[in-house]
Amino acid sequence: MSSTSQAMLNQGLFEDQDMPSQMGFYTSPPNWTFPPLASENLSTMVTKHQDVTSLLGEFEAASVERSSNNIWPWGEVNQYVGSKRCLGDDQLGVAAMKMKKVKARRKVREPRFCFKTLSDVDVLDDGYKWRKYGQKVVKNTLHPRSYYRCTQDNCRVKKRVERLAEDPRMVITTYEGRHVHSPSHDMEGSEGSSHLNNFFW
DNA sequence: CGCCTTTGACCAGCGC
DNA sequence: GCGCTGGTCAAAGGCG
Repeated sequence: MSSTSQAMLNQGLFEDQDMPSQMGFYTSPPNWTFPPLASENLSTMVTKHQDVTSLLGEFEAASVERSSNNIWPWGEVNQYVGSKRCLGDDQLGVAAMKMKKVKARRKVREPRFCFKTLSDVDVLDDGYKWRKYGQKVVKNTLHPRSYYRCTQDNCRVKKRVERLAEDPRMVITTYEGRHVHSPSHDMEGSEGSSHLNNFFW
C-alpha cells in the first residue's frame, strides 16, 4: 500500500532564504497532494494562488523585518504550526505580528517548508529516504514530534513530523534544507515509481 | 550483518 | 543565574 494515497489536503507555511519574498501561506489545489521542495516550485505555487494574496501580505510584512535583521524566526514558525494557526485569517495575522517579536535563535539559515496534511500515516512517502534520529514530546501537544534526516550522503535535509493536538488526523511536516539529489524511490524501476512520479509532479 | 528505530542524556537558546 | 524547552546525539536493541 502507499502511504501517500492517504493524503487529501495540504495547507501550510513556507519560506526560502534565497528568495525573501517567498514566505507565506498556501493552500494546495486539488491536484496537488504534496508540497514542492525546490524554490522555483514554491514560486510557482505562489503564482497559482493569488486568492490567498491577502494572507500572503501579512507574512511578507513579517519577512521584511526578518530580512533587515538578517535573522530567521526559527522557533516561531514551529510554534505557529504547532498551535494550529495554519488555518484562519485572523489567526494568521496574529501569527505574523508575533513573528516580528521573535529573537534570533539560530544563525544557520536553511530554507524551511512546513505544511499540514490530512493523513492516516505519520510519515508521508515523499520519494526520499529518511532515517529517524529523534523523537520528542513537545509541550501542549498530545503526540510526539519525530525528527528525520535524509539518508543520502552529503544531503543535510531534515524534517519534523507531528500531529495536531486538536485534530490528530492532520499531520504537520516541516522540511529544512534542500535535497542535493533526486528522490531515491525510483531506483527499483518498478511500478511503484510510476505512481509516485504521478503523485508528485 | 547492516540499517533502522527507540530512548534517555545532553546541549543550547530563551524567558523570567 | 536558573529552569524550561526543543533539538540532537549515541548506545542499544530489533528486524529483514
